[in-house]
Amino acid sequence: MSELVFENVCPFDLAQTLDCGQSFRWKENADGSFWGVVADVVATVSFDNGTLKIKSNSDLDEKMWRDYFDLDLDYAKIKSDLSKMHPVLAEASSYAGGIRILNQHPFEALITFIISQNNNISRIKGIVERLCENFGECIDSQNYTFPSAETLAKLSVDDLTPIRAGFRHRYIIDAAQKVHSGEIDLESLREMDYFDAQKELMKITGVGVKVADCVLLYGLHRLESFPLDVWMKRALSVLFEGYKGDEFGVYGGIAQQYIFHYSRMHKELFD
DNA sequence: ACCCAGGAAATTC
DNA sequence: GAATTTCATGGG
Repeated sequence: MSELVFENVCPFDLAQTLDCGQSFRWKENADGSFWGVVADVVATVSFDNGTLKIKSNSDLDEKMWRDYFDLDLDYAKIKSDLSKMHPVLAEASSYAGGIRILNQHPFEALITFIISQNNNISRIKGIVERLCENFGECIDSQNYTFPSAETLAKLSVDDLTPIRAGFRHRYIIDAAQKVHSGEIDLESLREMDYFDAQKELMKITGVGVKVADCVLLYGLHRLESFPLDVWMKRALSVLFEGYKGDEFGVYGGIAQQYIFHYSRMHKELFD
């Protein structure tokens, strides 16, 4: 049993961060803590009064978890700067300001956001769970790793039938093959010119601008990314008239996540 | 039964 | 080239 404790984490909200549509693998316990799998580690995460605790039966890598929850970035400063840009963004930052952009594994972000297209969040979670149960490595009775590119690259489209992702099966296989063969080097996208990185991801069948933007934001920590899904298009047209999404600068991705969560929690704004 | 979902490919105009 | 249709599945 090992435990990590991070103190004075602010601003931060566990539920906002883990259940705002950037990751699909965390589950909430009755006491407000969450459990899930990162890499090959099953962990339980809790947060109370500025203290973030991570517990596991496996060894916990302090740096890796600090990075996963993006604890070294000054979100207070970013919130303050974003709030000056637009009154509705100030409102969204205040409402959803406990969100942090996770550092998820790039391949996991790629596959989960391919699955996300024309889909709803609760069904995405089910498909991702079946993907891990069927093709990930078993850690314990109810936890599996996210399957590797190598594993998925060897499968045929029909092998994915049990995960019930429909027309996306061939996209998943294509993505896994291009990553496993080295045709696409996900790590190289961290430093690449943004539009070149987008173009690189879009070599994969089933990856367009929106999915590429999500992979860059949630998997490669390109915080300038501003994914435009149906929610964000609605939010911009109703709440940010005249904005296209490229107005929020180097931390636009954080602004996007504040607006996305704020909008999903205030559906009545779009009747 | 109906409409929609953190879209993108395929087809048609 | 731009607009429309199709894709597979199931949540609400």
